[in-house]
Amino acid sequence: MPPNNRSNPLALAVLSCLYERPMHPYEVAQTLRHRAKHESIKLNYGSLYNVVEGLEKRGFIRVTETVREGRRPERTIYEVTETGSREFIDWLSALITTPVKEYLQFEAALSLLPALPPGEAAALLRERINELEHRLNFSKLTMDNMRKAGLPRLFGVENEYVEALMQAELDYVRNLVKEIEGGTLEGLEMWQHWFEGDTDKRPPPPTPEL
Amino acid sequence: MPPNNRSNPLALAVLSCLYERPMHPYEVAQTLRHRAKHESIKLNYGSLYNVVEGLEKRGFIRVTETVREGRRPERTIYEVTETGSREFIDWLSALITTPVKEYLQFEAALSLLPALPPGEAAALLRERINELEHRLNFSKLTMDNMRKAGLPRLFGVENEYVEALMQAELDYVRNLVKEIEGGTLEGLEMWQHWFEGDTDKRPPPPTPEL
DNA sequence: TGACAATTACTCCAGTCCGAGTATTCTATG
DNA sequence: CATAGAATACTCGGACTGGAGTAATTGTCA
Repeated sequence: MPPNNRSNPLALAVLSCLYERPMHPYEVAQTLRHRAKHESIKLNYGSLYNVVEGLEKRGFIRVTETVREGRRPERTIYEVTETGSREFIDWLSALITTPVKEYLQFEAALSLLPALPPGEAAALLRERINELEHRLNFSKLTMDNMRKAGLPRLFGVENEYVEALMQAELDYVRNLVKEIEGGTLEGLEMWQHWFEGDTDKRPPPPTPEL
Repeated sequence: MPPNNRSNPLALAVLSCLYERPMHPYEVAQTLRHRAKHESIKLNYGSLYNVVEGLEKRGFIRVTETVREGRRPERTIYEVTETGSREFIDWLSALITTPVKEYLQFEAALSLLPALPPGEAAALLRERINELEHRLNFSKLTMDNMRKAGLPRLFGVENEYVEALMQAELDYVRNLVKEIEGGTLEGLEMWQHWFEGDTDKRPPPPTPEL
């Protein structure tokens, strides 16, 4: 099994660069950095060279030439193949049409929330609200600057998307805090009782299902 | 460096189970499954046993006993330690207060969207809208059933959260399609021109920045 | 001009993750 | 009652990730 079966989006990003013109891996990295793609796609050197190797093994890219300038380390230049181009378009299309389940850390945390006493939980959630507000503001300022620098919105859609998600999270958390503190969250009483007698600070065993 | 420095949320889930009572790893897995936590926290056996080993090495859990029933494979039962309990609460609290940057596949895809011709992109996004609508509906039905089965909302907050994100994504994508098809997306003309002359289907080099 | 930092272009490898595989026991069905 | 399938309880190896390390070159500022 050649490595890299559409698991790491970095491979997609590499294809996207080579789809424009042949490059050596380090130049791919620079390009992605300059275009701020590394904020949407995790990029580090170990993975990069690994992914490139994988793409080569699967026939999606091939070596054009290896050159040496002065006594700099050798640079291996790659180009995309015919099948590589098709893979790029197919993969990108698939990512757009079909949502994939992502395991978010906050989702995990929420699923374990009842392990904390309700008051504590509300306090922590308030902190998150603060953080989210700051980050959203910062993100919006950054976007404004990009626009002012002449970059059309088209090239910022991924940021707009992330902002939309942040806003939704903010709304949800704000409401959750209100429901905990206002006592309107279904199951709250049970939750509170669990931490009343300090018999043993064990969290409630949420009833199984299915 | 002992493995597992708060990178894998599965370790948090393991702690949460042992925080209730001692168990063997397989029972941890069963418990998480029955409580549907595996929908919020990626769970597979390789990782599970790895993570347990890591937690033991770091002193967060310890072996209570190993028993053998009949000729079944041996079961190693673990319990959480004092420092383990503290780690659990600290880690969970940190996840709640501080958002972490997640690299979403769709975010990656959006950042490469200009590689596709605008009409194509809009069509693919429409497909996603359809998928999202179906999944949202399904999720809502599932939640309804859980509620009807007597599970209070408190134990479904992680699903409510995910639904909120899906709804936000749906709204964003709907609007994006409208802007592409209505011609109001800034940068659209450049995008269209790029694919007009079928000179060479190369995507536009998005202007670098910073 | 000399020295210190940043950049270029990788390599290396210790973790980590993942999923197929294994071997036994319970369970349901004709 | 026999047998297929699910459940129990893991093991193992290969793939993948991430980040420190390397070694030369170019910029930079006193």
